[in-house]
Amino acid sequence: MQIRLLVVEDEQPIREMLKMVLSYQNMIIIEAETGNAALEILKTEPVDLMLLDWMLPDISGIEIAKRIKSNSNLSKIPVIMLTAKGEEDDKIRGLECGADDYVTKPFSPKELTARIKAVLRRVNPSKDDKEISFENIRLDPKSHAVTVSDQNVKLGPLEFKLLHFFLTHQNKVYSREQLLDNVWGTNVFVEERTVDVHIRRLRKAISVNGADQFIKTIRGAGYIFAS
Amino acid sequence: MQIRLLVVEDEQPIREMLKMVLSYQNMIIIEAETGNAALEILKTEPVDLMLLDWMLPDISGIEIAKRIKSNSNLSKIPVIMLTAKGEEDDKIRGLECGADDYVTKPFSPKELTARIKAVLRRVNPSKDDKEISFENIRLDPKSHAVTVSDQNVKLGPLEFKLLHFFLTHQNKVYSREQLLDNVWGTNVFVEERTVDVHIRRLRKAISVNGADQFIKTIRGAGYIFAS
DNA sequence: AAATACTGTAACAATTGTGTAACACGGGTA
DNA sequence: TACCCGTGTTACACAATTGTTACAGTATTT
Repeated sequence: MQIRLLVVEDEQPIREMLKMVLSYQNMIIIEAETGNAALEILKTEPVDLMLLDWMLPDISGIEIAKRIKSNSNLSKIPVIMLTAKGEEDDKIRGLECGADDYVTKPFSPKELTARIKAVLRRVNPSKDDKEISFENIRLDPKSHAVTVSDQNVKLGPLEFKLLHFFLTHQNKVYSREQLLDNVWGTNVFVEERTVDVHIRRLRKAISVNGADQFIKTIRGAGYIFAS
Repeated sequence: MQIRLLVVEDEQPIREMLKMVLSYQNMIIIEAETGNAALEILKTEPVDLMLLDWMLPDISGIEIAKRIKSNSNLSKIPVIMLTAKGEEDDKIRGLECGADDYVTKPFSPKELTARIKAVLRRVNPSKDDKEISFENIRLDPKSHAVTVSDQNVKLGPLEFKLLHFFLTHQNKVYSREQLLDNVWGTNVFVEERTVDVHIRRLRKAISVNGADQFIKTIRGAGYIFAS
């Protein structure tokens, strides 16, 4: 899944650097130069995590963090503070503003991405790895195992994700575009017809004897998983 | 249950901070300003976990960690190193002295408590020093001995930890990242591909005649230990 | 029925992931 | 010092997965 990252930083070169580093990690970067701009963005854009500079031209980073954490709507957005070297001592005192982690400049790309991922992991503890079964199909996310009529079935990563998606989203038609968004991930550029091919592969894999019973084609609309 | 925490740190403000943060988490804080003081305390007080500053006036943190880890009485006390930013590179090596994790200053309270709990969870499962056996593999954490089909097998420290982790976490896929977190320790910056190499080494070590039966690759997801 | 639009399918190409060996490096030790 | 050991990194080969395309087939419209 793509991570949407709001970077609040007034110095343009640092923003550039962050953008390069983080987009390379397949994250979506939303930029804000000032605290007010950041607060505006938060009103409209979904954000998974904030990188917040300590020193900003208008509202200080710590003030923004406080406001976010006291806004019940936003309080669950994790915040990583960027602090310059030497400001450290103040920062230790400021820890109570609710930031989830700190990174001091200069930082290595590896460290930054590691911390981002660590924070997201800490905040977002494992969600759905519960076994799902439906008719003769059983799928266990933990072990990545799929059985059809108790026969082990080998699926490629995408087929696995696709089946998982269908099992958790039954009885609703999904267009090729929606499937691309949900299974492939947003902003990947693949032909819609590619979906057909993977549907075909998945159908083949979960069919009992040449006949798949569950994935139905809705001509002109997309596909639906139903019994 | 109350956790008894020994904090070894010479700077008073940081000790204060730690005390506030950690006692808020319902932990009992025992303080030591110097390495010698810490070693004295360890002789008499029961301690569940140590927070050890890297730089101390007398004995260095790494030296203390080593002594503890080589003292059979104390070696099971987990140690978290506190390192100042910039000393990092050397510190990464510090994990090899036996520390279970390290945290760089400045750190957020959340991060610190999360790490403490993680380490305790990782170390504590009382079965931690119970012998584990599975099929033809036997592993004794106490003596660090591993046998495969009753043949002694020599494993490096990391391979040992990796095997131990797999034996205690079977039938679930772990990504390279998760394995790094759980086996190498959080926030060590190591390439993910390094995991592959160690998997390879471990596979080789526990294979009976060229064939490893248990560590399976789940393409695109990670590795799983299962029969 | 013909034309059109949409989907199924196979074959191929491109991309990506993994296994593996070789090497580099640092710490400890003889 | 030189050597050994454990670890991390990298490059390359190979294998698996995925994307694209063309064509065949089927439904829908005119």
